[in-house]
Amino acid sequence: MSAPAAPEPLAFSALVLALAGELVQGIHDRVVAAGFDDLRPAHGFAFARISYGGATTGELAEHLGVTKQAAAQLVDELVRKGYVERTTHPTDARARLLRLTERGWACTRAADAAAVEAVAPYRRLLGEERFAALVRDLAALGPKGPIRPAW
Amino acid sequence: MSAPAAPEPLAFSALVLALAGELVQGIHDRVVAAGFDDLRPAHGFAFARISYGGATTGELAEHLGVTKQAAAQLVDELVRKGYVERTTHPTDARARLLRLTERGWACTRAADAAAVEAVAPYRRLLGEERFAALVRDLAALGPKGPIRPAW
DNA sequence: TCGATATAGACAAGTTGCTTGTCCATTCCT
DNA sequence: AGGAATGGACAAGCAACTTGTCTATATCGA
Repeated sequence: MSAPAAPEPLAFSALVLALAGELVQGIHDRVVAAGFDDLRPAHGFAFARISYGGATTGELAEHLGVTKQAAAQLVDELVRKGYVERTTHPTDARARLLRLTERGWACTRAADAAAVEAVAPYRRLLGEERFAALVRDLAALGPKGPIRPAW
Repeated sequence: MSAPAAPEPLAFSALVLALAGELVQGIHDRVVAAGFDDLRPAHGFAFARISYGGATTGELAEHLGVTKQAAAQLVDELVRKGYVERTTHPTDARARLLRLTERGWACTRAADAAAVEAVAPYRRLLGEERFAALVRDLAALGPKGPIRPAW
């Protein structure tokens, strides 16, 4: 470390974090506006996992990076609000397979549309070409998740 | 919306969120490894604001997007742990000006170094040129904060 | 200059989303 | 078949936030 650290890395982190915050807020606001006002941003990560072929509470917990108990509480809430249902697991009598209800799917579709809208201004700002390059480079960084930001 | 929505916007959000999560984790891990193991990622946003010329509890609250009471609690904790001190405000006898202690500055320097290290792998992966372009394009999106991601 | 209103922050209590700890039913391994 | 592992429910506790209230100081208009 003879040379002083370049300022870009800090700027990069700050930019990514600020952008992530704006995206979450923008998507959430639109989902709420679409009538799903009893959800919070974190729920989206659960929907994403459950919609992906169903999941058990344990799988969901691992995906979210929380304990089984925390996931179970979250599932309770989503069941109570009508987004998720517990069905019997086809191969394991201990487990329950979580699935989205029709309302759950409707919310997922709304969230997808919200994401498209939330990103649109950035897309316009850069233009299709630079935006595509940006996505390509971000993908090249290969962020592996857990999808849930762990703070 | 005659054409189906392009898949990129969703991918873009997911990429940015996953990357943000990795960055926060990577920076936090290094800060902890540097001996500041009684802090959590969220504290960094407070340090950033206070180091920027000092701040009152109210200003900090607004910056973090939480209530004054929540900010006051956080400040209590940072004072107790020796990172922050409350001094008299030069022009307002009601307010207290928050400043970093030497330990607070040491932690800030460690966090800056941690950010440089955490970003380094991505930098290497893309190469200087593409990385610089990435930073430039992210900056062009002009994310305005609040610096604190609001979920 | 004084009185009304706004602001900085302390104090108290309640809510919530997570944690650890424990237990039972079912499954897997030998 | 029997013992260890696993999915998940139940209970209690904690930590970070919230709303509500209060005092001291500041600001502004008459």
